Amino acid sequence: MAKDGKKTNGIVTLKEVAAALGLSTMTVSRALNDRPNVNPKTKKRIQEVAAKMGYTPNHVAKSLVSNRTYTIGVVIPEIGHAFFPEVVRGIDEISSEANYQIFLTNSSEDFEKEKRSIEALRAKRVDGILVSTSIKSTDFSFFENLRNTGIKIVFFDRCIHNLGISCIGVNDRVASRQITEHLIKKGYKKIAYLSGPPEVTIGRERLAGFREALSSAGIEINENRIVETGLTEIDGKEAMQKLLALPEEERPDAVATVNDPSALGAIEAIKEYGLSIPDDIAIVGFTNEVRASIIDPPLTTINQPAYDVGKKAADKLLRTIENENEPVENVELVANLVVRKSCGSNR
Amino acid sequence: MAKDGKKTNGIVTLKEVAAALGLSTMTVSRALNDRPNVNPKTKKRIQEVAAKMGYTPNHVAKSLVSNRTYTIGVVIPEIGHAFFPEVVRGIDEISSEANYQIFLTNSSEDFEKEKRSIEALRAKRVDGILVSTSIKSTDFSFFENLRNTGIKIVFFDRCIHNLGISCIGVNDRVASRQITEHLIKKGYKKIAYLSGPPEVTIGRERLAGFREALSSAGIEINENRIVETGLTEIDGKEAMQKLLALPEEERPDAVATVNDPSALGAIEAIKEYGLSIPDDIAIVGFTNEVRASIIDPPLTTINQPAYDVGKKAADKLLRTIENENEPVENVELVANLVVRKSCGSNR
DNA sequence: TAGTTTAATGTTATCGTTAACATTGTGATC
DNA sequence: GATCACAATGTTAACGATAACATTAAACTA
Repeated sequence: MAKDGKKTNGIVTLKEVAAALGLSTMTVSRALNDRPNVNPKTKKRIQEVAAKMGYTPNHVAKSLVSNRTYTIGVVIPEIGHAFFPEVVRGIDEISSEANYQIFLTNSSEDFEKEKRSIEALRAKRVDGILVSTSIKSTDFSFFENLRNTGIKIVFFDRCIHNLGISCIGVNDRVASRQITEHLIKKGYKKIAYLSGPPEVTIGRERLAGFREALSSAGIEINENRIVETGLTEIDGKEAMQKLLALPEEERPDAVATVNDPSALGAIEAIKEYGLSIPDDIAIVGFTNEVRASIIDPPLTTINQPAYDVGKKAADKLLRTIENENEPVENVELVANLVVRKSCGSNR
Repeated sequence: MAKDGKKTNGIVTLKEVAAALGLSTMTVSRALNDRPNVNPKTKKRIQEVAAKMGYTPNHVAKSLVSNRTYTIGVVIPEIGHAFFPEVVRGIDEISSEANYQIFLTNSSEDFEKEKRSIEALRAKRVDGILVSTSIKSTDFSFFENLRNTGIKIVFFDRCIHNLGISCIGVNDRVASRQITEHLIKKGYKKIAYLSGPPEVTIGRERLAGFREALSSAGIEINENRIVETGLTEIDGKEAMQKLLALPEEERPDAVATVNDPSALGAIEAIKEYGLSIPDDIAIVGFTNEVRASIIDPPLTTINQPAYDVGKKAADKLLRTIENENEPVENVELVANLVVRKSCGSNR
């Protein structure tokens, strides 16, 4: 218990510091926040006593007054996907520099959980939210309503367009086209595609890039060789097994994929089937996650600048928060081709 | 602007809902929080109007009253290390179920940043903090003082003991001994060790386990073969290069390492040097991160249940928060040996 | 010296919500 | 019908801090 009669739950308040000094809370507040009009000697005395008493400012109370929490919410579809921790590292880099804290929530690709998280973040009055949508986030009106509440939002990697919300992504379509063209240049003709879910931008854009590459090379698109699947290794493996089950003449000589995990799953399927990569089937990914350079054979892929996406997204959100008329923007960072062995040498 | 003269910053308050209904804020508060003594009809009316007006409870104000934020801080040394995202996934799993939000902060192995983050978390009045210390966290008194402030803390993975703070880790020493004994059983005699920094528990414990295994097998420990290094791939690679530079007869025939990243770095060094694994030099890791099963040759390692560590740590912290006399505990989850090819077959 | 400025400090109201106590009204009990 | 019990609602103060205005005292000006 406290030595005097006052309430104490262990946490020292401004009022207690003021009482100990025989000053008003206002003077103490001014001194500890480096405001003008405090006698330097008084200020020093206040700082010393506050430190001695172990005073920590109560940001909850500050937030109530200022209507600002210096907190941003980050909604991620799956922290287990190697891409996202790097994004988070970028976000943390920028936001911690600006003295913001980040609330991290993992939706596990579950739209309901995503919505609940966002509600909770709103209740906690975050100054803004960074969102990468789950593959189940099909109800655009939710985000439209959210935007209408006035809360600051920035999408990253997986965006919903035309909602008046900024998006920080990569040039998915162009990069996907580029890596497919790389396969075409190598001489592959029967190119298959493991497509991601059409519900997310990255699924649609990358598939579109793939189609563009084939079309403009005058290669007829065999729809049987386009398999729609998820974003995980297991999804990729299963999809590849379907392709391997095609009749001999339909079977692809090369496979492009929506991301590295599905490529890794596909590689497993091909190996298990007893075919060799790239000699029997070439394969390319999209992400350049940690395993890409290590797998046998090393995976040709698109390097997605995850860390930069995080930094840019956080930067954009902070600007949007602090600047009344920050424009809505659609930023595409450059994802570039990384050629390794899985796509084979020239035929 | 609002239709009436009242202030409006876009966010609807209890008071505004009450005014719209001609009721007191207290009744509205009771209705929206499912408290007793509200006429069911009134309650329904209130809920409808609140929903129509887009009311969201202000948790900041609630926190000020209740002295609880339903928020926990998570301090991680490096989110880029594949182990930690899995831990975070476990933490999120438990805390989101209990309706807590998590503040994620990444110290980047920088003790100063770690301290600043913790101060910020305290200011934001988190209900508790989960900490995995940075390798530079040598000033124990900081955590001692922190504990004395009464804030609830739980360490995970990298702990500081004897401070009266719970720790959720794995049986580092025993597991390290076990994997070393596995090498001994295979017939290796000149076993080297890439040791982590002695500043962190995992560094000390795993080294101790290594020494125990050699001692109790009657193998003399050659201190030249124990290289103290960091926890990253680059560290592991550099350390391995030192070992490879030893005179022929001192050079190890097997290497145990503090973690998978350093083992992966070491593998790179060995390959670059032109030796083969495991024939010339066997190697084992510790973590079982995503790359361990994929590297060539697949890495024999210790499987650390990262997800479970996260779940257990979050669970322990929530108990500590919600239960006045929750005991201080030192939990060691079981990390088990995963045998793959990098340690060779029996000699 | 009186009047004016300004630095230093204090007082009051407020942020949005809830706890604690106060009031009103309605139906049950005798 | 008076009394009581209790359900339904209201009022006031508080959480910890700050903005805005108020006061005091010292310092300067004419």
